[in-house]
Amino acid sequence: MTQVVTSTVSSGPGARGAGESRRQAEILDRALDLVRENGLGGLTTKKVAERVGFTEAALYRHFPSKKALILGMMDRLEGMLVEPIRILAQDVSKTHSERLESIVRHHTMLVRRHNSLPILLLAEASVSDDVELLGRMRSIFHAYLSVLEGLLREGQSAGEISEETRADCLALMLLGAPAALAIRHRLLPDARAEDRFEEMLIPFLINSLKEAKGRS
Amino acid sequence: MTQVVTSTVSSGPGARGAGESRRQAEILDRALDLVRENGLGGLTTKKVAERVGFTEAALYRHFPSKKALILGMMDRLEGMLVEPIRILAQDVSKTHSERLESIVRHHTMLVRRHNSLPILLLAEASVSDDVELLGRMRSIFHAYLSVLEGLLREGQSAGEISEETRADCLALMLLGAPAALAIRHRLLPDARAEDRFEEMLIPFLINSLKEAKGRS
DNA sequence: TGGAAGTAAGTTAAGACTTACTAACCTCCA
DNA sequence: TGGAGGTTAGTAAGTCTTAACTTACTTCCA
Repeated sequence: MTQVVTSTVSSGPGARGAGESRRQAEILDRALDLVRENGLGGLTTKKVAERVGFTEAALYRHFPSKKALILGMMDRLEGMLVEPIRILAQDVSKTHSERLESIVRHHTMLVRRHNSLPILLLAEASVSDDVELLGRMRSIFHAYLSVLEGLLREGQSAGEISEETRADCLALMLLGAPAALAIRHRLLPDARAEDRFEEMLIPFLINSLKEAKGRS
Repeated sequence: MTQVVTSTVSSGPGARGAGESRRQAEILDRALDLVRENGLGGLTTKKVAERVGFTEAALYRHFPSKKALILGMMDRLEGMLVEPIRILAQDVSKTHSERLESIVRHHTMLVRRHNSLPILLLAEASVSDDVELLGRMRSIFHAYLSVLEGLLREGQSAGEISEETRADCLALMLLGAPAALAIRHRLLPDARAEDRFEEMLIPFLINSLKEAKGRS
């Protein structure tokens, strides 16, 4: 009852996330494809089964409920969004701004490669009435912002980033850029504009963090 | 068939948008309340009817379909988001950056007052498979970005805003801030953090537009 | 007195999940 | 070593609920 992704203890090599069997991993891959195409609201157990190539009932051999499937996707989101940026944040061979830049670039890459998947999951799950789902999203979102905020604060202490504006506000700004790109990517897809975003806007944002310092 | 919000030609004083009857306006108000609470995906004709205080069938006296109701809400979104900022953008008594600031403030105020309604409609409609709905969202989104971009370009010509970064990229950044605030407002509501956002981050953003000029 | 606005009670479709059954594959021991 | 018994992963055909929308009938008031 309390288990979410039932599994035969970690399992073999092909498994993606911890606690995912090979087959579960494959099903999650197909389900994530569908979310990229139609959003979380458009996800049905029937479509997932069709995409995997078996019947709806077979899906329930691998996941006890649709909710468990969605929670499995949240784990994936955490794995692709939060875990990598934690690692990027700890790379002491780079300055704080360089690390922030690589985090924003990572997020941007995810948005483009996965067709705005992060914001789709975030926005659609944010209106869910399921407390567990909502809590999971909240914790992923909070974890992401915390990494940014921590790095910004360190950069401020090191005198590398302006202390004029609070780190939590700056973190929100750094999240906003890829978020806006994601909405744009969904509604007005334009690879050229997205290239420009990466080439010009990310450096601009990172630069503005220091820039303000020279003022007053 | 092509009509969307059927109406008795413009109608009396209580009507909100053009082409909305008094009763239609009231129904849209209640429907928007529901979207604020549960998102577009959670909106059902039954809930709308209940909230208004009549039966589901009565709803169909005023809107030919649920889609027409949603398009009516899109009109409202345009009315509260795009129209006001067009006016703000034309206020020649202010500098371009002052106008940009008031636009971002207006958007932020909307997000807080309407519980992130704009991004909910945007994100959820962006995965709709209905071409008309999608087109409507696209056009609202595009209109919003165009106003920002035009203003930024004017500011650049006037030498008031740095020409180093393209206006379309900067416009996306200015959209990203309220978007990020909206997600945060949904997932981690915190009025104090939102106050700080308005007090500190908006000035920071606007300032960064000029700031970069002093470089090189 | 006729039309605008409402109701009760449907219909139809879709979506989450279940049930009963089966074929393939282990395992283990007489 | 071959077959009994168990497990895994699958199927076909349901159930049950909800959601959008309809139909036939009523009520009220200008």
